[in-house]
Amino acid sequence: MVVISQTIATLSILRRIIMKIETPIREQLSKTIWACALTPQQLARVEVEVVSRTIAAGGYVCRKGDPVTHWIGVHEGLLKMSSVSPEGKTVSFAGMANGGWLGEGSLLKDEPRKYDVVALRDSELLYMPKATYLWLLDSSIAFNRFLVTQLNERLGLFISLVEYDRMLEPDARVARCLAALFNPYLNPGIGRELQISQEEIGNLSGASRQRANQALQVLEKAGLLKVDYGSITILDLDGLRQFHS
DNA sequence: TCATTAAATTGTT
DNA sequence: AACAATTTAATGA
Repeated sequence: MVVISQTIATLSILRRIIMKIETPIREQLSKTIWACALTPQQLARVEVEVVSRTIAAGGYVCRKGDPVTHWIGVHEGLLKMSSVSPEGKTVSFAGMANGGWLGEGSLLKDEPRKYDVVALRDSELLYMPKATYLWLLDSSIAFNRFLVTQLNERLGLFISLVEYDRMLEPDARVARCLAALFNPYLNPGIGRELQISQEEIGNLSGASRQRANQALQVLEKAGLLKVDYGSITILDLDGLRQFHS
């Protein structure tokens, strides 16, 4: 009896492993909002054409000026979108995390990449070919609706950047970066809590680790988030968006 | 399960 | 950038 139940248990584990190997794309896609809105036929084509790829920490996902051939999704990991100003300073706009997709603007306009994307940690990404993307655009209303919302969310992000011109204020800049990172539309897979070191936060928001540490303490005192060892928990997303000193 | 050690992260200057 | 303090993860008894 015992032997039989153990065998069954082993088999079920094996089956789970095999399933995971056979249908990783499907599982990964299930994390995204738009994939759930597609018809089975559409999803089937997407599953076939999307490929996954891992990028090691510190590696470039793409560089400014690269030709745009794919729409890129984050299955697991953390990315930073940044650009280099004419004076040679690196300016980061936003972080991308689980469930987020990037590059839709450049795909639509048929232009080279407008920014660098760097992996802050080992990340598993999904690449959707441009042809698939354009096909979805032509054939799925739901997909278009998702894109409109995503573009609108991003626009709001940039508007607020311009509106308050906070690029110079480290505390507010960290707050803004985190608010963008925890935007549930842009990064649906992210929860209220994220395992991220203060070094990564500094890297993400263009501040030194020391400065990020100070900023986090300020934000915690303001009741906007909670700082723990190796992770942070967002308490007030709106407050973070509107934070200023 | 517990103690020891190494590694990672944080707080401070 | 450097340092000490703290937390976690890994290892082996």
